[in-house]
Amino acid sequence: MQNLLHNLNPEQLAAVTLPAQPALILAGAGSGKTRVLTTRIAWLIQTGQVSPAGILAVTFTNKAAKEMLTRLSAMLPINTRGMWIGTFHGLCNRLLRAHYRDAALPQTFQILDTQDQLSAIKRLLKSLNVDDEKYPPRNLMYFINNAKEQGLRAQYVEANDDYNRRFVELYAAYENQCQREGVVDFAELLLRTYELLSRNEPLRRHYQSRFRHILVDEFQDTNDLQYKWLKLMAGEHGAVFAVGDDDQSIYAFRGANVGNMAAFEREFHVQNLIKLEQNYRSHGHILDAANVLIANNSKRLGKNLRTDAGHGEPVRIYEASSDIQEANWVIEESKSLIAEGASRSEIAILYRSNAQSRVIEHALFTAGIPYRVYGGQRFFERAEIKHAIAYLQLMDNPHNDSAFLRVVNFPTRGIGARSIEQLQDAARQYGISLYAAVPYISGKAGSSLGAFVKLIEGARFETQHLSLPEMVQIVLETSGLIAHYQNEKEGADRIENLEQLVSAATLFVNEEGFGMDAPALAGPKAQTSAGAAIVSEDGVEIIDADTPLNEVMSPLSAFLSHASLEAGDNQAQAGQDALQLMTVHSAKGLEFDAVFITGLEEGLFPHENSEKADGGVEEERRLMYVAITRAKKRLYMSFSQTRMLHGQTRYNMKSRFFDELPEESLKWLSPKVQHHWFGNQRRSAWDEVADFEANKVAQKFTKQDIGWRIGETVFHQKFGEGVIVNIEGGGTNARANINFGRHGMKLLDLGIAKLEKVAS
DNA sequence: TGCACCCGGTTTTTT
DNA sequence: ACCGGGTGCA
Repeated sequence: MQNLLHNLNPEQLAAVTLPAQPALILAGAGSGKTRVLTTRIAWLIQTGQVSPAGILAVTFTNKAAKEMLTRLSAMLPINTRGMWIGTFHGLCNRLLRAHYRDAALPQTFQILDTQDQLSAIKRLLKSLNVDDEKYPPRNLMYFINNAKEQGLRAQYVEANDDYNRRFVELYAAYENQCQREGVVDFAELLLRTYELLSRNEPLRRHYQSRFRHILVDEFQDTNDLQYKWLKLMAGEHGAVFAVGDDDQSIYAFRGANVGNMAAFEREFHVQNLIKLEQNYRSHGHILDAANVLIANNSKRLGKNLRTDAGHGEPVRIYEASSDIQEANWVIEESKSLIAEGASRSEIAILYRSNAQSRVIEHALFTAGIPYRVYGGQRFFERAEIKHAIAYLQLMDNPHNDSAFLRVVNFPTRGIGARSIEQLQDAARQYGISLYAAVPYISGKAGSSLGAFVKLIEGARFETQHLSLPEMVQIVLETSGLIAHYQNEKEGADRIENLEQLVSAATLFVNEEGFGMDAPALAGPKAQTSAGAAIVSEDGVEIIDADTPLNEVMSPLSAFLSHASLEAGDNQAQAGQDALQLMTVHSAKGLEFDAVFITGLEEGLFPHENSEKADGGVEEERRLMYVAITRAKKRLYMSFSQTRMLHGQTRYNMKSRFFDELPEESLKWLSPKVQHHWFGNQRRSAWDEVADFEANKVAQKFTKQDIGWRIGETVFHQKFGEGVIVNIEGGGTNARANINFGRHGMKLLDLGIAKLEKVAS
């Protein structure tokens, strides 16, 4: 135990060894948050305060859960498999599998990812003849997910007008459809579990008394339902150990409620609030920049990071004339960093929105520098993988109409829209699934549909004794997917991905302890197995928390859950020593020796849409705080005078965040310019754009008339070289904004100033 | 059945 | 500027 606790600083030690009571840990960026969480778990177990089965640890991402497990198994000589460490959704899935009957779900219920949910909604609207212009599927999806995240079923959603009443009706219809098909969406996993535990007292008591210690990571990211879920799980006596950082709350747009931190403190009567403010990541100037910036936010729980690392280098700031030039500068700087011995993977290029990566990628490609872009399509989201998964889903649960429709005619087998319509009519008439409706279809359509059903059933029969990887391999062949992509020009990559699905299945059965030989379709033993079940004092049969996954699910069901809940990596150039490109959001939780934050312009960062949202700019500032605190040793920030966006050139002002940084920690690589100042009046970027638009015609004229154009490099006797940023007026009144670099921005009368052309 | 064209949208993202 | 989805034609 001495080992476990030594090397912790006083605050960390205090947090790790808190008594079994609700606790809130405000963990700043780079303060050893994960270390505290895992050490707390290890300490609780090692001191005999709780058995591994008494621990419930919740994270948001699979990556975080995996990280926790890895660190724990390094600390403790125990098997971590029985521990309940996972994402909200993963844990809910596990609970619902064990208690599917009480939750009123089929044993083989399947999980819809966002894509699946949207297509299920589109299908619903079509079947109800709803105008999808008036009720856009996407909006309905937001509406439904939003309601579920408030814990509301359709009958409890308040609607004050006809339009919203229709949404509520459609929400109810969607629920019916899902129930009929035996599928649940992500929000449903949470809500269904919440309802199960609220309704079923013996079950609730069982888990409440089992999980004496509940630990929550990234608590600031919880939504309202997740918070209620935690409250229910904790009951009266559960010791909830919540770790979070209100300054890093950047997911309000997807329902996260940072107010849950204050609510937790109040409602759980938190006596133990500990701030982790010692930062082990960044040098002083970087940390100062972060602290001073975030102090501009009003609603904070209050926290200031400190470091022993010394000031280090100042934050370098660069003003580019264009997005292209900005990208080239980033690459030049990266090159010299690499030349000085930096590893490419320790350099990150961050941006606010994905669209900004293109210019940077282009420049990197041209320069021949390897790079990796985060956030592309994930493995299980690829179309060919979704197709293969749909076949497997039908073998597991033939009533999943989404899966049916996805592959009934893929690869094509002569089942067109006409046949499908006929089938859908029959299914609606009898209130059954498409699969079950096939026997009611006669004629040519009936026989081709019948052949499809035979294909699925044949595959089931053929693979009933086979392991999961063997089953996947056979399905790839009998479905005709492999043959289909073999005939396709660009099909080689897709076939490779399909082969990888077999590897993924192999990896899965090994990691989840199913055993390589376990038949994929073998029914779970749970709920009949005397060994696994326990009986509570109320006589209710309860599957124990230690019940292994392979006793509550077949390998196939488990694998399908896995495919929905863990979309997999985007494998692009993984493992290579490459520059790291990503949005600021994706950078959360990561750290790099050197970080570039690019595109720091008004309208982009802070994003223009954030102005409209309540507290939007504060969230942007937190986002900037996250970006800054990713850097260990060196931090660059850049902005550009012009940028291509949506096919149009925009002239943005530099970000207001520059005004919120401590000057003494900054080093301006290009001189600070009086950007967009007219006399004493500071004009917004949008005024500039308006002027620009209004003067477009005049500019065209001036271009021919006086021979100057925007973007052109000119030479001036006194100011030296400069770049024309804007031209206004025409003829003899024409004036130009010219950026003379270290002499600043000047507004010159083109008729008076003596400018010379400079070849560029 | 598949390709060509048009239209609309375009901040951030995990499960 | 670019992508994805939907429609219409060969």
